[in-house]
Amino acid sequence: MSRRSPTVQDSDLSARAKIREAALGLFGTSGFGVPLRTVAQAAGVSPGLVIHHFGSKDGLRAAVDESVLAVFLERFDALPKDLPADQLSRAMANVFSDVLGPNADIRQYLRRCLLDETPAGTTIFDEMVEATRRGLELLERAGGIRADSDPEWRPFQVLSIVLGPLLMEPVMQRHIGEPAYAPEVVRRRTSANLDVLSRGLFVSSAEKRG
Amino acid sequence: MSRRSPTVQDSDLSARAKIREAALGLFGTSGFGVPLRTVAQAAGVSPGLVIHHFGSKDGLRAAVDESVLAVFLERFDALPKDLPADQLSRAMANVFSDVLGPNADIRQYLRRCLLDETPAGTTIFDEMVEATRRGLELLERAGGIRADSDPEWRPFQVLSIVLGPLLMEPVMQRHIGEPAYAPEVVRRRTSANLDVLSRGLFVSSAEKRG
DNA sequence: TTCTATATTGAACAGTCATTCAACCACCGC
DNA sequence: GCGGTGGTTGAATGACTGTTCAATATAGAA
Repeated sequence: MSRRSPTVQDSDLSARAKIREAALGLFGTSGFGVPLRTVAQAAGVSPGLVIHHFGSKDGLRAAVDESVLAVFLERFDALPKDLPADQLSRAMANVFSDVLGPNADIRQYLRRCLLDETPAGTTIFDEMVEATRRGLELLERAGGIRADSDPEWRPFQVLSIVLGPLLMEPVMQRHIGEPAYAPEVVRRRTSANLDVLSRGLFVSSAEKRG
Repeated sequence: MSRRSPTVQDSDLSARAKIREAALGLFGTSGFGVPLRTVAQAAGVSPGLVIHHFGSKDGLRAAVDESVLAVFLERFDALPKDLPADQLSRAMANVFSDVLGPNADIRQYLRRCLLDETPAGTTIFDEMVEATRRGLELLERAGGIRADSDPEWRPFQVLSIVLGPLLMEPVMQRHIGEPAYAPEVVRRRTSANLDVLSRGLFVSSAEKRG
């Protein structure tokens, strides 16, 4: 029952991890303003222990940031380097749905990273932009993308459609009857998104006039 | 030099408005955690006056919320009720670009509304969803939308593409050289977005095989 | 066992916060 | 002039915050 595998950090076993996960949830739902005492209570430890393990409240935030970042980098690095273009984009989409889908805390924390602009938060989103751009370039070379599409905005358009539900989850929740990240809801939405990205939404003027 | 026009609220003339606008900017950039003293100083008044005018810090937040909400509702209500479908969707898009484009404070404040879920904030986004849904239905009846598109996700897909740059503005800023909401940048992006919504991004499989 | 290092506690401290309040000022009707 | 009403101030207050620290518990090494 000792340590099992040094997945993320060494000596990240019990209390330290409990504090970090409690902070992930509370920072996500209530923002960085939550009292350290509240985090400590949620983790079942004393306030002093939080400082002992993370040095300061900012240190705790940095640790939470890095743990979230690590989840994504780990998954990105695990992707096979030589996938054909269409499989690569699908594999990357799977990383997001696998990580985000079952983990509401990470979704909410990421949403907050958009505002607070901590180093790890910016890294996560910058990686997303660059990964999307690279994926689209691969796809373009394979002939999978319209030649007259705008390379400047393409990555952001794809990211907007993929990340939109993440950022607007509370809004979406109020308008659809079911949890926005329930597995089969994600499946339906992903399918609809792929459809829009493939064929558009509006009837093109050429089609209309012809 | 007395009151000019009762645009938003009565008796909303000088100090009260200055405090409200200072709070809009500071809450947007630094979050609701900014000290009341800082807001007062930015508005050039004493801390006590803020309480005198708004009752409490939460009262100030509510006032800011309502003022932002009012800007949008005012513009939505001003839209002609009997526009043809394609002009309606364009008119609504113009409301966003007109209000959001020149006003960085409102953009940042809206971004924060997405998280903090204040009443007015949820109203703004709910109105956006419903307005988009109505616009799409009108457009569909006019034959402007692909019949096989998914009515459940359509409004969110459009909103994601339109609002994505708003929510990801800091991310976008780091990847394109220029301000994400400079007028001609908005023009280019809007054009690219319309293109994606009209024709899609990927080469459809039918087109690929045929 | 004893020693040592680490984990853990909770009371105490110093700072900051929103809020209160008594006073002051400016203007307007009389 | 005079009274008063409302805008405005800034010091005082009490609650809450992150952090410190001396004390205690725990566990492994010698």
